[in-house]
Amino acid sequence: MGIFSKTCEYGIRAVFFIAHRTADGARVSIKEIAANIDSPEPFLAKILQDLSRKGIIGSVKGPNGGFFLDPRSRKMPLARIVEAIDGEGVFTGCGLGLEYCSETNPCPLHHQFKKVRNQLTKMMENTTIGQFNEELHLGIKSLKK
Amino acid sequence: MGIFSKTCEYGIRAVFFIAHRTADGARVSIKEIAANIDSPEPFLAKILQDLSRKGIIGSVKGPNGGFFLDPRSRKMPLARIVEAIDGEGVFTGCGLGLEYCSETNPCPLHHQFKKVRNQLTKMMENTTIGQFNEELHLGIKSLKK
DNA sequence: AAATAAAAAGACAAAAAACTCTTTTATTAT
DNA sequence: ATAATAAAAGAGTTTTTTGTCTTTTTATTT
Repeated sequence: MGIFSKTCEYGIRAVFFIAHRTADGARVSIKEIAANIDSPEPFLAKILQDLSRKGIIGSVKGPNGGFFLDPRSRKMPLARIVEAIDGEGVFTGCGLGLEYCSETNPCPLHHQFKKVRNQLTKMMENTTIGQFNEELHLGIKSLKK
Repeated sequence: MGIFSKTCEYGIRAVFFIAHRTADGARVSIKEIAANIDSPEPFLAKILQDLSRKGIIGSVKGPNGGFFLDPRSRKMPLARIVEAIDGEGVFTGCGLGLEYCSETNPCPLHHQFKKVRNQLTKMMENTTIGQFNEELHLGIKSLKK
């Protein structure tokens, strides 16, 4: 497994795809999202339900319904998705899984690990959800396996 | 969950403790290791068996037996433990879990993510197993929760 | 050689993550 | 109003991770 959970990987890819696909104000169905990011459809549905409940993505039921992103969400950093799905542990937790570990009471690896963690945080805070629309639109990058 | 699996966290903590505790050539039993790193003893046994099979730590059965680290292993980078337990995916895998993603065919997040991954790799390659002996010996740092 | 101490191995058990299926609810178009 | 469409919700199942227990093997000490 990578740094993020599988659920989170699907979530990020889905949100990237929704951002790309609904830039013109359209909505996109789970079916289409799932097909375009290579994810199991019913499982993805759960993830998107959750992100919708948490206000990160929008959803409308019925014909012509589907998922979408409002302009505010497009400017949202990637970190918000990760926090919503995996929790903030990736950005704050100890590398050795120690509860006591903190700046004032660090574990042996704390200072080394902190640097990496902080860089990850900075990267995820500075990358926005809508940032890759053009590359995706031009077909340069893909979200499929 | 953090960047590494629980298994891996236990593994790193255990190896740090073995390094610290057997610096004088002694051996240390699972019981003692488990007590000092707050880990379930039988589960830790499995992890150490694996690390022993892979030649990262040494083990001797019978009275006065136990686990130990030879001088070569003390100079080994932390990355070897992580690779042995979690695989090298943490150091090489795509942030979005995409198989195709590589330097020549990057995913949208590839270049941003690569920097973080490379810093993690560098950190884990430059940190050695035996590096924290003194701090641990002085009781400044702990491996318990 | 016998007793003992400690790891190795194997077979289980529980919990969490990943994934599926079915039913319900809301919206829109006709 | 009704039919069609698409998400929401709920109730599973499977797989992986995490953790336990028992027996076997090996080395050491006496």
